[in-house]
Amino acid sequence: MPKDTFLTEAQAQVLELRAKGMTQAKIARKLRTSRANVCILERRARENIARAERTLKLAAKLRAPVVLEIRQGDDILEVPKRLFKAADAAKIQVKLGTPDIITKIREGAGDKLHGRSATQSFDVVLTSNGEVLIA
Amino acid sequence: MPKDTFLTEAQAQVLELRAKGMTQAKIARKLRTSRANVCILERRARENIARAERTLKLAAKLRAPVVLEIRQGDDILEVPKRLFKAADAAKIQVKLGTPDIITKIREGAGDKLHGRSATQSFDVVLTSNGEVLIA
DNA sequence: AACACCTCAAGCAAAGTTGTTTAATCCTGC
DNA sequence: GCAGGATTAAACAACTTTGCTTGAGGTGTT
Repeated sequence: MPKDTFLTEAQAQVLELRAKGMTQAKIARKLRTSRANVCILERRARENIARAERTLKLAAKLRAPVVLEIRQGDDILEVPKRLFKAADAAKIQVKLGTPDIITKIREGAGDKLHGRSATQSFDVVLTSNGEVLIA
Repeated sequence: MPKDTFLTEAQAQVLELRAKGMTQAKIARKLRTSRANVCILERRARENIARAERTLKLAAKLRAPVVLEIRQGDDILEVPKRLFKAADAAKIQVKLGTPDIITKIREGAGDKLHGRSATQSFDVVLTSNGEVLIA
């Protein structure tokens, strides 16, 4: 029987108690285990959540009819134009306007930008319902 | 080295080719494996995506300051009132109005409702930024 | 009936993940 | 400078997941 999430009981418990402000040492006593173990349980829980997020992004990208590859050196102010053109060809209405697209890129790939140009390549994904994701 | 998503290379490839309308048999030839195997790769890929979705919902719930338990027999039209009250006590502004909350419940737990009453219990989650999730 | 497409179940070796330990190391605030 | 909290790295047995096979069981379309 496969479990239904990627968090184990122990991992979920640690996260929950942590969210309530409890210290790792206190949780360790409550769950009758060591501080170090609680620390690792928490870390693995957060890793699994991050991984789940990346999984859903990847899934959206794989399903997506339009994936724009932004390469190192590209000017992100040019991206909306490219996106609208590609969306048009695929007959999809983009749900965002030019400024919102730029904002979304800054939020999702800020670490891969230097001013208006890309320092590492990344993808701009258009889903079939017109949403824009950065992956 | 842990992988960065819950989809393996093979699973992602199958999903991608599938999204392009390719048949399982064709993919099998392309990846030099059997039709049945492609079928299983696809199924496991979709299972992992569903599981990732459930994982993020659980994570949101664990972090959430307010979790309302809706029990079998409860009237969903009463939920918004309860939610606003609990949100108030936790000093959180709910981002949705009464009708949108009802809609959200219908979308997320339609299978657990019969008319306006719950046939199975489920949770209404309020995140710290005022968003409402059904889990 | 034949065909194309997909699904299922059981099984298996290889690879990956889990909870746990021990002992050392890092911050941060006082 | 020390106490409290959190992190780290290496190791390990137990468990889960992976890709793959074989063979049988479904639809639906011609």
